[in-house]
Order: sequence, then C-alpha cells, then structure tokens
Amino acid sequence: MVNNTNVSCCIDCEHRWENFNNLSDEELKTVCDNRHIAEFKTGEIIFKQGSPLSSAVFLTKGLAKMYIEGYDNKRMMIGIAKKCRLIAGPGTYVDNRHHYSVAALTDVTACFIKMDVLKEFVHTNGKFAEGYLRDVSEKSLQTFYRFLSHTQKKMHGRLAATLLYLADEIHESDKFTILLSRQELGELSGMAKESVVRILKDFNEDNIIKDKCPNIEILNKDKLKMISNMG
Amino acid sequence: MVNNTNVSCCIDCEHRWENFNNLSDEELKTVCDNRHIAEFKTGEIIFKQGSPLSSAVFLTKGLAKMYIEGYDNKRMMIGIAKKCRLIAGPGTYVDNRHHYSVAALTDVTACFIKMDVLKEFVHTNGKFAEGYLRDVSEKSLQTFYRFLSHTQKKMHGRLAATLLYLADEIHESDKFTILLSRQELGELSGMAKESVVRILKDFNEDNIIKDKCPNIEILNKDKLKMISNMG
DNA sequence: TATAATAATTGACATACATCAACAAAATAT
DNA sequence: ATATTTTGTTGATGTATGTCAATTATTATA
Repeated sequence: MVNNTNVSCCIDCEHRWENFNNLSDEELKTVCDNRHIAEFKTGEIIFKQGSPLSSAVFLTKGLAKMYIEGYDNKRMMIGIAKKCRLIAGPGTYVDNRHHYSVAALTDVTACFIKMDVLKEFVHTNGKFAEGYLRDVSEKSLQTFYRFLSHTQKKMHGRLAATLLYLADEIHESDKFTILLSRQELGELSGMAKESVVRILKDFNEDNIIKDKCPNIEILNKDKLKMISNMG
Repeated sequence: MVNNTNVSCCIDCEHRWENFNNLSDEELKTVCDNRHIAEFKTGEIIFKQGSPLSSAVFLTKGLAKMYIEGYDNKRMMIGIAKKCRLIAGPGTYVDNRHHYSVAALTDVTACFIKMDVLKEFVHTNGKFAEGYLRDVSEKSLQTFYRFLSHTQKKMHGRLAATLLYLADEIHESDKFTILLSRQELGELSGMAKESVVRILKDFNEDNIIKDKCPNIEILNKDKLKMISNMG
C-alpha cells in the first residue's frame, strides 16, 4: 500500500461518485482537502469487517470484492466494487462500523474521503442528501433481489445470474477475464466450489459459455437469461 | 377498509416515527394536513408490490406482514410491520414503486402520509434527512444479516432465529400468540411448511418451546439462541 | 529447473430438505 | 349441527446440493 496525494482535484475527476454532481465547486474543494489516495495490490485488504468506518471509499482504478465473514469461517460475497460507486456500507448511519470487508481483485487505486465531511453535506445540502438516499436505496433493492434469487432459484439459475451480473454490471462485455476463483464464484452464488465447476461444465457443453481458463465468453445470452429467470 | 380522519394531530401521536422528532411543530402540522387514516381487517392488503408508491405508511394499531411475490407463485416474507416504523421500502428514491406487498395480520389502523411531503423535508431539514438515512440503513443491515442467516444456517437455526425475532422484536414477550400459519412461518424462515411442523415438534420435545395451538411460549431461550447461532 | 503450494476437476457418497399423498383437526360457511 | 374448506400433521420418497477424497493442472517458491 503506497500513498500518493499527487492527483488532480475531485472537481474534474471522471471517476467520481454521481452524487458529487450535487455539490458546488466550493464544496468539492472541501472534499478534495479531506481526501487521501492509496494504492493496493491484488489480494490486499482495503478495509475489514468490524473496523471503524471513518471514511467513504471510492475506487478510481481496479476492482475489489465485498464480502461478509459469516459463521464457521464461511464467506458470503455480496458483490464486486468498481469505479464511481460509494463503498461504505450501511454502518455509516447506524454504528460507524464496517459490516463487510473489501479486498482488491486487481491492482486498485482507492480514494478515501472523511465521512464527517460527507455527513455534513447531507445536513446542509438537500440535493446531496437525496442522492445519498438514492444510493443506499438502490443497494438495498439489489440486496433484496439477490436474496430472493438465492432463496427461490436452484444452483444453475443462481450461477447464470452471477455470470450475467459479471458481464453486464462489472465488465460491461460478454467476454471478460474471470478474476474470481471457483471458490469465490461459489461465495458469490451461494454454492460449493465443486458445484460451480460442474455447472460451468454443463454450460460449456451446452455452448452457452466458452470457459477458457481465465477467460469467459457468453455465447448464448438469451439461454443464460432464461436459465437465470426460470431458476 | 373504512376511512376515518377523526384522529388527533401527529404532534402528540405516541405511535409516530422516531424521525418525526426532528420536525418542528409547524412541520408536523404540515404532515398532519397531508395525512390519511384507514382501517384494514385481518387479511386485507394494505399495499401491493408493483403499485405506485405515493405515500409512506405507518401502523398505529395492529401488525402486518411484508412479503415479496417471487418466482413460481412462491412468496418470501421479509418481516413483520409494526407501530412506529416507516413502511415504504427502498423504491421511494429509486422508481416510485412498491417492491413488496403488505397485508394485515390483525385488524390494523394505518396512517398514510404523502411521500412528497416527507421528501420535501429531506430537502430542507438536515436532521430529518439524517434520520431517514439511518432508517433505510438499519433496514438494509437487517436484510444483510437475514440473508447471511439464510445462506449459512440450516433449517433449525433459521427457525430458531425466526422465533427469537417474533419474541424480541415483534411481540416483546417470550409468550405470544402466533399470528402466522405454518405456511407463513415457512415463508419467513425459508423452508417448506412441513419442515416448520417437524422442527417445531422437535423444539417441543426438547422442551425449548411450548407450542399450544395458537400460542407459543419460549421455555429455554438460551438453547434457542444457541441453535440460532450455531446454525 | 525442481519443488512446493494452491486451485481446478472428477467421482463416490451422505444428507438436508422439498415434494407428494393421505389423513386429522380446525375453522368457516350452509 | 352438518357440510365444506382450510390448515396442520405425519410418513414415504426423491433430489438438489454439500462433503470427502483422490487426481490433475496451475501457480508460486526455493
């Protein structure tokens, strides 16, 4: 982890949170002044479940996994973090603790902004408060639907949903390098790693995907969507 | 469903949302003026998944179930609604739609408040915005932990957790009338109704609960907690 | 390069859980 | 009170999925 404050201001940052559009240049300057940039290597932990939540985190480069460390040393991955997204979690307004951990999946540049500063803007800037609420609400909705998916779909449907998530939301391409191990794909889809292997093999044999070592290509997206929807 | 506007003002309502403490009497008066009271009989639907979200709902009497209608006509209950709690859901700041349905479990008195009014206060009153964020965040956290519980615990652990939820959060007593059918207990705990029956029988035989028809009494709470924690 | 550690794959097996069917009990309507 | 519908209970059975163990591929390390 290497510090690096040698970066231009938030005012013209192209990776910034959408909600920063609701801040004036003066307010953005304040954000800048309370910012801290850090770099992480693949595998390094950005923050850890249970630790105090003093800063909001934004990635300006790379991807990271967000996961809950649950019972019996089992992990549940809740999603992949990427640029332009607030990573802080619902602890901010509850108990000032992180409720999940975040670890770099690639080399990552992260921008830490003091939470006190953002909270102050929630107080004083109605538009910003509204934007913050929208952000929390969207994530809450996503969690709902992931929950529903896990409860009601069978393994094939859940893994199909995960592949679609990775293609559409994260890599924004039907052909991408899979950064997750089978173990991690399992933690994200709620199944054992062996099940991931078997189902990927099924999808391969049915020409729904082409799974060539670290690369995955979706060949038949309609069918994958159908499997995801039908469970 | 019977209308009844003949109720005293929000200013001295003892069932009101905690976050209303952040409003001035004048602001509360505005809330009052945009309020609508309605009564529901057991089983009646208060609002329905997919319908437009124009009002926040608060119960002033009774209990209701909140549930998502998922795939294949299966329902997933997400919790029980009670007094003093905002019932509106994360659609408010996303797409103005309800993402779950709410139905009365007892006779219910519900108070509808125009969402536009609350949104306006989020804009103009920083404390209120903060309180709203806290509310959404708390619910988001609860969903997380319920999700984790469903993913990592086995049936006995999940049903134990549900019984503790009903005792501690909803009825605030270790002895209560079970308002839910076995079917509904299953929808809340993520299992088939037959499994609910069998596990309740187990708990009975082990003297952990006394399940006498519509009443349930928790006899050995420590053991129930242990089962809930260990999965 | 050789060696060790880690991850992926595969098959055999165990089991938690859902589904189905039959029936009893309770609630509701006639 | 009787009939009808809904809900609860139980046992038998099937299956989705996890666990374990062995084997191979891949990556990291000495």
